[in-house]
Amino acid sequence: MKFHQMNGEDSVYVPGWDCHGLPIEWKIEEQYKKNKKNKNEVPINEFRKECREFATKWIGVHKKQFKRLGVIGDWENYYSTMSFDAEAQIVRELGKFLKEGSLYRGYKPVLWSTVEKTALADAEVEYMDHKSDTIYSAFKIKKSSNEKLIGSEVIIWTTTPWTIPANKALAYNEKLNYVTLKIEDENEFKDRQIIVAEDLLESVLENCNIKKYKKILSFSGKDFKNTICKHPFSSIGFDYDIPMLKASFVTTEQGTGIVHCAPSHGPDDFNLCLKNNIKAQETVDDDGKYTKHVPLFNGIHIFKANKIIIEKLKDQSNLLFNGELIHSYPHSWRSKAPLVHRATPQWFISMESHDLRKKALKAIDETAFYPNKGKERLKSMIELRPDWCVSRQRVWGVPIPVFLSKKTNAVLLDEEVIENIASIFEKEGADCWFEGDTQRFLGKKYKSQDYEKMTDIVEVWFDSGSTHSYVLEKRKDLKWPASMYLEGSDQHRGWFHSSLLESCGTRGRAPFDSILSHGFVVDGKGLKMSKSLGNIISPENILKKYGADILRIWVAASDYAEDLRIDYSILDQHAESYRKIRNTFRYILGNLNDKYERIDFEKIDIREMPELEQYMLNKIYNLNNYFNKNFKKYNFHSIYKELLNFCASDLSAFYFDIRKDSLYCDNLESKKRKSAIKFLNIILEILLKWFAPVLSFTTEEIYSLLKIDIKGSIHLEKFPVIPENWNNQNLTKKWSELIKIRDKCNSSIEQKRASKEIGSSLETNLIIYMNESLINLSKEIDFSELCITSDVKIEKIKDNNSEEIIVETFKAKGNKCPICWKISTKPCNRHFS
RNA sequence: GGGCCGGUAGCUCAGUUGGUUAGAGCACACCCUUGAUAAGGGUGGGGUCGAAAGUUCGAGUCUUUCUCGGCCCA
Repeated sequence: MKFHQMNGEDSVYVPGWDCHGLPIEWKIEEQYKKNKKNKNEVPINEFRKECREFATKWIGVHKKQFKRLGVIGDWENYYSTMSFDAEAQIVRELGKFLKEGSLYRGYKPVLWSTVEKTALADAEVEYMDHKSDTIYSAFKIKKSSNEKLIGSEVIIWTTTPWTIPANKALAYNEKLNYVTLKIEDENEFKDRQIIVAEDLLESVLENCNIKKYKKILSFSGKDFKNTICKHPFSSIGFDYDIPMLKASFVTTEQGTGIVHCAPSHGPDDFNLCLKNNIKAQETVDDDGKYTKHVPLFNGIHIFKANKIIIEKLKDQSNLLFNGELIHSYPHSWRSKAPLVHRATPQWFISMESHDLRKKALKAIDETAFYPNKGKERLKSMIELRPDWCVSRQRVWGVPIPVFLSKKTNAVLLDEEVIENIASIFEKEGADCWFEGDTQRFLGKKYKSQDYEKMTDIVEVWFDSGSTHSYVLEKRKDLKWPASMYLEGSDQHRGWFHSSLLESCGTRGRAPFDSILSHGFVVDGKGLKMSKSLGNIISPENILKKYGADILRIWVAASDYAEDLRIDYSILDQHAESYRKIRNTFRYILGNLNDKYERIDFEKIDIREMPELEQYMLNKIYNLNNYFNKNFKKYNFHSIYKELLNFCASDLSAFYFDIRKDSLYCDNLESKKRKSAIKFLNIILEILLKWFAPVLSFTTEEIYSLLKIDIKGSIHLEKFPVIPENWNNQNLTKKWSELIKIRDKCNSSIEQKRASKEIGSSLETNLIIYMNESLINLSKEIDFSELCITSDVKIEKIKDNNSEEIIVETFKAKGNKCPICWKISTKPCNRHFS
């Protein structure tokens, strides 16, 4: 923001908060549990009120923290997804999808938490190890176009025995080969013929402890065509056909090569069955108990059902083997409870019906990404994602503003109703949806007794995906689309993603021109921060120990395209760099002695200045180009590094060191000294502006010290415009040679110093032997000034010498001038002549 | 398990289309200075580029495998 603002743009940052959603809801529920309060007995709007208060409290805390970090934004007029106008606008946005017909009511297995009694968003799922019961179960073939198969038993393997009562089909892969075995071990399966995939035979034999068997038949998966099995519980209430269906998702990674399908409990299963006209039913209710659609098990909780199912399979002689397996399994991020797939009525936004996927992919192509790799990341997600499930069975959120006809179960499609709901929300907030008269939402056209009001809320990603509609479009100081959306790289699945889909669905293009994503903060070793590792470092502590500008330097110096490492040793190093920069300013301020003068760069006659100053102005010109080039690419760490180098090498170790002599010892009216002062004025202004976006506090303090308060804040100033006539690449070439000579001199002086013959470089006289071209280059150059010695003589190097430059250092003889400290046998020509 | 990305001196980062002894600043060591002093200057020692294999006359730079780490997904 500050870079753009100083670049002459009107750069506005409106902070905002996502307020709805499960995390807050869960916090309130936790409080209830502590106070032994039952959530179900609390009126819904009382609960929502508490959520709102909780969110409001934290907005205040966050605001304070961000301000302390030096983040400039419109903190008084922030947006929040729970403001009434946002809630109203979200309803309008949903209405657009509803009207278009791409928002539809589907019946699909979704990841469901039986603890929280809700479907979970992708972002709400964590994968953790879980111990599951595993079973190998037999499905006897009763019909088949391949007669050889009839009577054999297909073996399936599953880690969710509780889904067996919901089984409706079996899936096989046409590309696999299968075998029929006759078991000869002395057990229940003796003389029975089982079928498994050939590639998995070994593992099945081993896992199921099958010792003696005879291979009867080997056949292609294609031979399963038109095969019907019996359910393993067919004699106890499950007497229906189980067709075998071909599916490409069947692999030989695990199991038997035949997969048991419960369309209500798996997305693959659901899709396969749907294609074959087998409908999913509600087999498990919100709490995780079997419904009346499941004979024998009605009312039993699925997490308690495995044992019973295994027993029943044994009773029915259809259990080949059972065991346990620890594997990665989805869990709720909040309750950590294992999740299940469960078919429920949900609201979806179709990716295909109105070409949302196509539109979104096109929009991605038209968006600039910093770093560029974000483009592919977002693209591959959009290419593969399923329809967007936007409904949640929770209470803290914006209601899905839909009525269903009680007679026909059809969705009420009327723009007037949507707008009516929205305008009511705008005045009262969305709470009113849950209480009082329903008729007021329907208006006069429809009767409330004819319609059922939906109580689902819209998932929070839709809230945040709609921010562009109630922030960008509603504020006069903003434009639509935004110049940039900036967030962490996880938001390719989150805010970038939902904003893209929402906006493409409603407006046909992305709500942003560019996306900047940054990596995550990790510890000094590159590991993520976690309580268990104890490697967490809080911004509060950093601020206390170092102040905000050090933290800002850390950000600026890190390559945000990757992970950002932080620990106290890294911060210590940046703090050291900061002191270098600060000291650079101190040198300038000290020498200017409170007489800062703003110089009009365009009016400087640079030929009036000594060549050293001309060379430094040329350095500034080059660095300014580098600055602008990298700022446009958002390469902040490159800029910071170059600025730091400039302060350390070009200013401190070079220019400042050399010009100390003139500043301390030359007459106030001397041309050289005046040029130096002029240069210090110039470089002060430029450095302040270059550093302002990063060192926000330090530069602001210096700016106010200068008492030039033209704009009131350094952050309202513009970046310096460097005149073209500062560009002098010949000087760059020439001075790089001169600096080489200076380096040689320093090496030579260092040798005398090491041997304790001299201390300060002013105690030396030098003879520099150089070839003719270097001598020509050095005309007009005073090396005693550049090398800070008392005297320098230039001699021509012998032609047969292989070296270009040879320097001899001698201890200077004579008396030290008490003013300039130069040593000479004659009186000082500046101070005593 | 899959997708994407990354691993260059103690730290933060450069290393253009593969080409001479891999760079910078900071840190570190030693020395100097005491008129930038809770400062300043000089010199110098540190990497074989996560590991291995391969392509090539030649690889930090291309390929493969492995490993470690991050985000996302299953």
